[in-house]
Amino acid sequence: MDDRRVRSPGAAFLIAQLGGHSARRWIERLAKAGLEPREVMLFRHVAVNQGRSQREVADAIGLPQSRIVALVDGLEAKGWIRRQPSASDRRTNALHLTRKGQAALTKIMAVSAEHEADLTRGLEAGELDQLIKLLGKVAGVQDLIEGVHPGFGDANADQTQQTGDR
Amino acid sequence: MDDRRVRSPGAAFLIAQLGGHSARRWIERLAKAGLEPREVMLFRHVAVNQGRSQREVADAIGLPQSRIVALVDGLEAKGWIRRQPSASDRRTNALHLTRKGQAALTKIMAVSAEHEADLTRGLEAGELDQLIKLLGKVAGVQDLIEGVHPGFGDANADQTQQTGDR
DNA sequence: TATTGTTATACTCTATAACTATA
DNA sequence: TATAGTTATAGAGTATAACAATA
Repeated sequence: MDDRRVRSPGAAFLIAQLGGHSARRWIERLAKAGLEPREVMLFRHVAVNQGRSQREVADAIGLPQSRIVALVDGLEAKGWIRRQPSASDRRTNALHLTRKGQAALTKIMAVSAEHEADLTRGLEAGELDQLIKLLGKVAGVQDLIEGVHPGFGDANADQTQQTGDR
Repeated sequence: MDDRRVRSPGAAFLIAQLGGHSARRWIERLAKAGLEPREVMLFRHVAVNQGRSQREVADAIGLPQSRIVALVDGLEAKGWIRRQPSASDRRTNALHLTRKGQAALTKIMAVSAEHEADLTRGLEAGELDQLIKLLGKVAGVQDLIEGVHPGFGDANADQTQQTGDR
């Protein structure tokens, strides 16, 4: 069996491998800081889009409404966001960041910055710029930059490695 | 709230985003060809490391032995691999590729090649080389090239997006 | 006594479908 | 009648622990 063809990495594999690694490390860092990835995902969305209803948030991040409930419960229990009952439509809750939430956001950004620095520590400044430029180019062609959210509702789309190992 | 810091992409996010995208697209392509990612993962490992026991394979790809069983059952039912009972130790099965498996492997490689071409279609040849070089450099620092297998036993380590959306 | 392959159990996560209150 | 939020249910996927055969 001619190993070479089976093992050859290629950009697609490298990206998938590194992407999985990046996501995993980021989650580890969050965990150390007592943060859960899904909460963080929703929390950041609320932070950037304050005042949206749970329904709107659910649609935006591609999660069923039913899952939002527990997530919001948790974030509210932590005191990071609050459900603001709407006066005009008493069925809806507008989600807002609290003061405590601002602090949490700062912490999350710090964690992300650490993560970024760690992941790119092997590159010089110029190389990093190059890399970001090239990745951006790929992302652009893949219609990824604009819509941004990968979807990822499918937890089983795990970062399956595509190479011959070892 | 100063959006900019919250939204800023950064290499780590870009990589995670593209990595998720790459993995997802690859899985889609496999599905079209009637292939299941987990099967393919195990199958490719067997192809490159023929004759290993189920236990060895399980350890290598970081899955519990119990999960290997059903996977091997499926691949054997397809006629791609076979359980070769060991003469020296009658507890173990050595896993081998069949002739039919060779053909399947060819098909899988074709799918992967298509995927590679599609993902990198936005780049010129020189840029692609550059990208691979830079990614390789990052991967090297992250101790990823050598051990290769990302682990990924945790299906919940989904490629959680790390950005402010939209 | 330890180990390989296997099966069974118990648990987590998830989407889907009811349900209520408002509109 | 339709929609927002919520709760309940039922299914898939998983690891862990038991099990039988062999070492």
